[in-house]
Amino acid sequence: MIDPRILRDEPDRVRAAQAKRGLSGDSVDRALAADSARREAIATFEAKRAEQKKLGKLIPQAQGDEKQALLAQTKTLAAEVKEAEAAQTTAEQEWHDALWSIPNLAADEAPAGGEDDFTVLETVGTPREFDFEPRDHIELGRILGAIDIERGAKVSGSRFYFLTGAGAELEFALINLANEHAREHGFTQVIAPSMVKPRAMDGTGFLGQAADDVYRIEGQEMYLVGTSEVPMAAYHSDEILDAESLPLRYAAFSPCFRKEAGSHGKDTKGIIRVHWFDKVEMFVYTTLEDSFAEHRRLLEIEKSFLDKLELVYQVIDTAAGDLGLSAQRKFDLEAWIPTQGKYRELTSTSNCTDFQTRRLDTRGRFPEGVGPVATLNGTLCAMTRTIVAILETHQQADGSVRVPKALQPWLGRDVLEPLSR
RNA sequence: GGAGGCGUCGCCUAGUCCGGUCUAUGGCGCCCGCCUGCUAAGCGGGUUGAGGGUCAAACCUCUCGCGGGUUCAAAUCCCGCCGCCUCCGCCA
Repeated sequence: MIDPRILRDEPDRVRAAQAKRGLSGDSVDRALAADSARREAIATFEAKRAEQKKLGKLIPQAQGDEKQALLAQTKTLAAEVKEAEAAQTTAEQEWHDALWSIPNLAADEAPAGGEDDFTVLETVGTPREFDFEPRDHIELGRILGAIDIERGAKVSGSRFYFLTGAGAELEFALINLANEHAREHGFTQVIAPSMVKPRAMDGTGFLGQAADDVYRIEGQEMYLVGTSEVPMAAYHSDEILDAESLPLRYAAFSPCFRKEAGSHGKDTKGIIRVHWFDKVEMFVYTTLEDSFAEHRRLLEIEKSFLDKLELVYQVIDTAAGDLGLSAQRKFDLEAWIPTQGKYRELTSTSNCTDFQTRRLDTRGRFPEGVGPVATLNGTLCAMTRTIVAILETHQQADGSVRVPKALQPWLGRDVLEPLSR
């Protein structure tokens, strides 16, 4: 949720931010109207309530007729209080709904427009020239005995897979490398639950327009998370964090589940887009002022991780319309996928400023008082896509795959050999 | 899953049986001031958070795990839920 004071004091700024995302200002108008209605309702209720309390104090000492008169008087007042309270509850709910539907204010620096209006900030490395016909990750996964898509489909359906042999080893090695990388940068390792209550899901902004992509547990008020951003944002909900404890940097491992409802026909073949994958996610709590520098820091950590994997990638500055509900700015790292001849998203880092913490009631205790804190998230390593990039990028003519140096200690070898047929 | 116990403003705690003067007690910690060679002790004051209000204050409302209910009135009575603890059952 955006800062209500900004909405009240600078509605035009909010409208402009909406426009930048390609949204109308209707929700802004609705929220403003709801705010004044809410305040009116509060004033009415509080006045009635104060009156009732004052009368109520007189009752214990009163005697006889006087007492009866007071009781009668306060009884009608009680009905009015109840009515005013109901009106207030309704008004606050409307205000809440309107406010929560407004996305975070996009950063001034974020490009305007939609999905295709991103800016490429930087390209690292040059796509490799192959002197043989490169195999795609499906083929490589098969000949290495690393990825079993057929049986994934048999057992669980489309967009599922088994990682076997070298594939499973590769994931474990990546987890270890990612955790080591996180440790080097001062992150606390976390293993987070991947099932959460509605509060966590809604608080992180995943029950709004993105709700179609979320798995709900039948018969229970629980959801499967699409990222450990969700449990980690809710981790400190209802807490006031000591300023000295900031920044809090976590690297959380969890499985991630996505319905991929809106992407029929896209990436149907391999493991680029799947219903489940494992991920190590960075999640940071810090001050609003420090969040911008922290965002750059997360980006650098992501870049150096892909450097360790010896991948070719570009850094993009996501356009406002593609930020999602919570982010103020988002950088994606897209790795070059040889057989697709294009860059595909591997990691992503967002600055959510105080948008999530306001929803989840996480604040900081500062010398000047209690105030908002910011959250940021960034992918360290999403297993499946990283495996795709590694296999395709480092493949050799005979179908073997060279293991990047940084991964070798964790994998115990420098090349993945095809299974003998 | 079953039985029982517990949940009070940072921590501990009084209050709950028997509703009103609870505007929530006391201690610890912390902050400010006084006293003081310094420190400690002592003395005085302050110390949940949110919302409304105000130039700022004063002030008002809500907040005793959460949500309902009863009542003129709820920390206190009733119902539901959540969490923690103990015991039992079951399992990894």
